[in-house]
Amino acid sequence: MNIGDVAERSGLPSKTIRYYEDIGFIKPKRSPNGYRHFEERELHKLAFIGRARSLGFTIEDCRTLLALYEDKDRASADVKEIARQNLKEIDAKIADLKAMRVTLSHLVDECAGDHRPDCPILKDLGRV
Amino acid sequence: MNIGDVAERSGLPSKTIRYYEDIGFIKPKRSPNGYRHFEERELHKLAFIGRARSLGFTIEDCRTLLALYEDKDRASADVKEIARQNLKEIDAKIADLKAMRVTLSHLVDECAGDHRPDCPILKDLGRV
DNA sequence: ATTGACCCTCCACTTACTGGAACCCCTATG
DNA sequence: CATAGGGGTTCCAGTAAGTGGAGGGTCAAT
Repeated sequence: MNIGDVAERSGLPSKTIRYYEDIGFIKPKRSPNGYRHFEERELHKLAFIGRARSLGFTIEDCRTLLALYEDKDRASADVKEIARQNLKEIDAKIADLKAMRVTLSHLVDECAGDHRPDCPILKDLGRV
Repeated sequence: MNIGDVAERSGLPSKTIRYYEDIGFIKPKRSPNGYRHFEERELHKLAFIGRARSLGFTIEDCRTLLALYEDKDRASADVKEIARQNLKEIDAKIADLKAMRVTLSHLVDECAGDHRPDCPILKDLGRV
């Protein structure tokens, strides 16, 4: 596969894929003409990184997750602990988002069209 | 209040508060000695921005949300629509995080300690 | 008078890309 | 055979949203 095919199948822009090569995530072979040549294996790695990145994991997190993904000895307590930590972070993010959701939907449902200057929802939003 | 008090009460670093002044979120008065002098009002705005930023809203989103927060005519359909759009984005993020959560917790629960080379969870992780 | 905790500005660096310029390669068509 | 298009390549610059540090002023207390 050339980079364009990988871009399409992974959902990542070609630019990003080149960047991921720069920072050492993948090491595609080169065709005689200098084009990058990708195996399925690289495609899977890229798709995985793409999923993790879109969920707010940093590149460093992705390195860890990839190690988890690739480590043949993934039974180790270390690796399990890393995954558990990531789960905790996900849960915290979900909780935060739900709280924000409540606030915003109150704002939408209860404040709209109301011109009172002392709207309790607005007070809540800016509380310290 | 000086910047340090605001930092403590809002949970934002002083650096970030100065940056938020640079980009026009707040316009604190200056004391004769050149120190920034903050009102409660600024503190509330900063706390609000901090909450929104921590949930993944961009600075531009924050400008919109602040407009919502401050607009005396917030009954307008435009403003409501913006808030609804933000709600949709929050819901999408929650859904994505939940999906990632499922994947990761499978990895933790079912793959650990198992050395089979064809682990179905790992296959799932890298699917395209 | 000096110490320590604050505050100031300005500049550089960071992360994770993204855009653009300038150029090469491959295939198809007039 | 030329040339047009749609790939691909490198490299350099810029973005968002801060963060770190240098170098220096201010204030309250000892």
